[in-house]
Order: sequence, then C-alpha cells, then structure tokens
Amino acid sequence: MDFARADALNQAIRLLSLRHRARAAALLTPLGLHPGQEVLLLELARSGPMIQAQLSGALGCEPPSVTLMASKLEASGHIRRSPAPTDRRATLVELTDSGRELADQVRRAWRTLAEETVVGLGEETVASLPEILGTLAENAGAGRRATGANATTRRPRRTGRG
Amino acid sequence: MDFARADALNQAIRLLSLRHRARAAALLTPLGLHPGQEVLLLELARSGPMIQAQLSGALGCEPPSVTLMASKLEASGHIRRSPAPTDRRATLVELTDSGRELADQVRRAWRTLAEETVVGLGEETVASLPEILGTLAENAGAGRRATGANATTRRPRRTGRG
DNA sequence: CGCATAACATTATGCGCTTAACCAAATTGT
DNA sequence: ACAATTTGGTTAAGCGCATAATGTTATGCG
Repeated sequence: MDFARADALNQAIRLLSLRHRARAAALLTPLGLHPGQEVLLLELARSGPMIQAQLSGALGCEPPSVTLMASKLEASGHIRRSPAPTDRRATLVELTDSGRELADQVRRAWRTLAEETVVGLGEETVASLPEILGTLAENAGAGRRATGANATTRRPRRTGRG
Repeated sequence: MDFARADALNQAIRLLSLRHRARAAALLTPLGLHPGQEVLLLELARSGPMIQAQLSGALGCEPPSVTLMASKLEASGHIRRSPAPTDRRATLVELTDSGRELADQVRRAWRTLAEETVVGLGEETVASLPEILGTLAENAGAGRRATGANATTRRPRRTGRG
C-alpha cells in the first residue's frame, strides 16, 4: 500500500475515534454519564450480571478500567457490586433498577449516535460496516492476548520479598 | 435503525479506536514517540511549515492539544517554533533535520499499521474505506464549528474586572 | 498436603485530549 | 482613532484508558 492510502486510512480512523467519542460524550452528558460507562451498562443490560473479568473481556478494555467505570457507576447508584458466590476473589456486577432505566435511555442515545454517524451512506454500505470495522479492530488488536498464538509472555510477577 | 445494528456499529467503532491507537503506540514507541505526535510530524512533512492554528485545523484536535504535542516535539528536538513574521500572536512550526528523518520512519510505521489493519479485506473494500470512514467522522463531528451553520456561539469572555 | 503458579481485583502513575479561563495581538465597527 | 470583538496561544483542571506493582484467592503439581 502506498503512503497516501495508508495515511488517509490512519487519519480517518483517528478522526473517527475523536469525533465519535466526542459525539457520544455530548449525547451521554444529559444522562449524567461520561463516555466509557455506557458500554458497561449496555453489556449488563444485554447479558445480565457478570464478574468484572468477564466485563473486561466483553468491553475490550483492561481490568483497571473496569474497576474505575464500575466504581463510578456504583457511586451513582446504577450498578451494584457483591462478592461472587463461587469465587471469593471475584466481584459480581449487576444493574440496579435505576441502572436498568438508565440503560434504556442509553440505548436510545446509542441509536441516535449510530444513525447520525451513517448519514449519507448507502444501506448496503451501512449493513456491511459492523463486519468491516470488526475486522479492522481485530487486525489492529492482533499481537494481543493470543487468539491462538503464544500466550506464554507472562512476567514472573517480581513478588516483593521484604 | 434497530438497536442491535446501532450497538454493533458503535461498539465496533469504539473497539477500533482503542485497538488502532494501541497498535500505533506499539509501533511508535521504538521511535520514541507517543501516539498523537506522529500526525503532527506527518502534517509538517506533507505541507511544510505552518502556524499552530493551521495544525489544529489539519489534525482535527483542539489548540491546547497542539500546544502540548508541539512542546514535547520541540523538547525532543524534532520541530522548531518561531514567532510568525506576519502575525505576532502566531507561532510558526517547522521540522528540524532530526524531525525530517523521524518523519520518514513514521511514514514507514504508518504504512505498516495501515497494512496490518486491513488484512483480510478485499481490495475494493480497502479502496473505499478512507471515504467511508471520512464520512463517518464528518457525521460524528457535525454540530461542531460550523460547516456553514451557526458559528455565533462565542461566550462574552467574562473579562475579569478586578 | 504444601508449595508454586495463575487469575481477579485494586491502587498508583502516566499520557492524550478536552473544556474553561486567561493574556496578547489583530480586526472591525462607528 | 478608539472601543469592542475576534483570533492565536498558553495554562490549569478533569476524564478515560493504559501499564506496573501489589494483595488476595484458586488451582495444579510434587
């Protein structure tokens, strides 16, 4: 691929990232949410209670990020955290009533955002977008946590002695 | 658009943002750059010296971000900043020799990133991506700094009296 | 069983980008 | 020409997400 194409592509992705996030923020602010928290609510609304490690996997972000999102959503009363019955390390996360209501509103905002975003594109193009973007994301995420390759790259933890 | 589609789309964009940025970071780290700085170098390499306001427009980010990127690139010796001859408020930014060399390496990394990202997609699809993604970004950025609409939303500046 | 290793979660820290607030210089309107 | 506004730039503060390091519980192997 020549540089011009590569640059156009990377720039477009970068721009899209910034703008899409900014627009999401604008739509979520009236709901009292910051971008990042909405996906957690939506995931819980879709798949029911789960532990944070599962959320981390589902949302595609790292555990510390989940901890922070969850803390804030708990503080605002939209989710509840309790020790998992089967594993005393894990924290089970579930929606509260308020969280369920909020999730409905988030769903509306989410639809608005998507509809705004694809204005001017043909129906077929729009239909093919999720898969294309999914492929792009997967490709960009290669070299990450083993989709079958080596996963043996875990450092020995440097267990502090004293 | 139904929620499932909207969600798939938004999630894919979100994921792509995270992954693409992460991959960019991984490729740029060996060059001593953090993601965000590369686009400034590339823009200067492409269009020659310009003032920060122009950079802000070209990169699609806010002036304070440009100030920060530029500060760091100046500190690492890749760009030079000087007062603009025609406008005493403005700062003219240009590449140093070291910056030009680095920009070449960034170009290579940029190509690698793009090529990795589109693996598995048909040639036609790849060719259509920049325009599609550009449209998405533009749509998501609507309601921003007037593409012809109202631009009169400037607050009166609260000129502190005492 | 007992010990090493892996997994879940958290805290601390760092970077990028944003908005808000501000100074300085240029432009416009009367 | 002078006041009001607009534009260029910077600093301060805030948030999201990342990695590094740590505590705690579960698991796997001798």
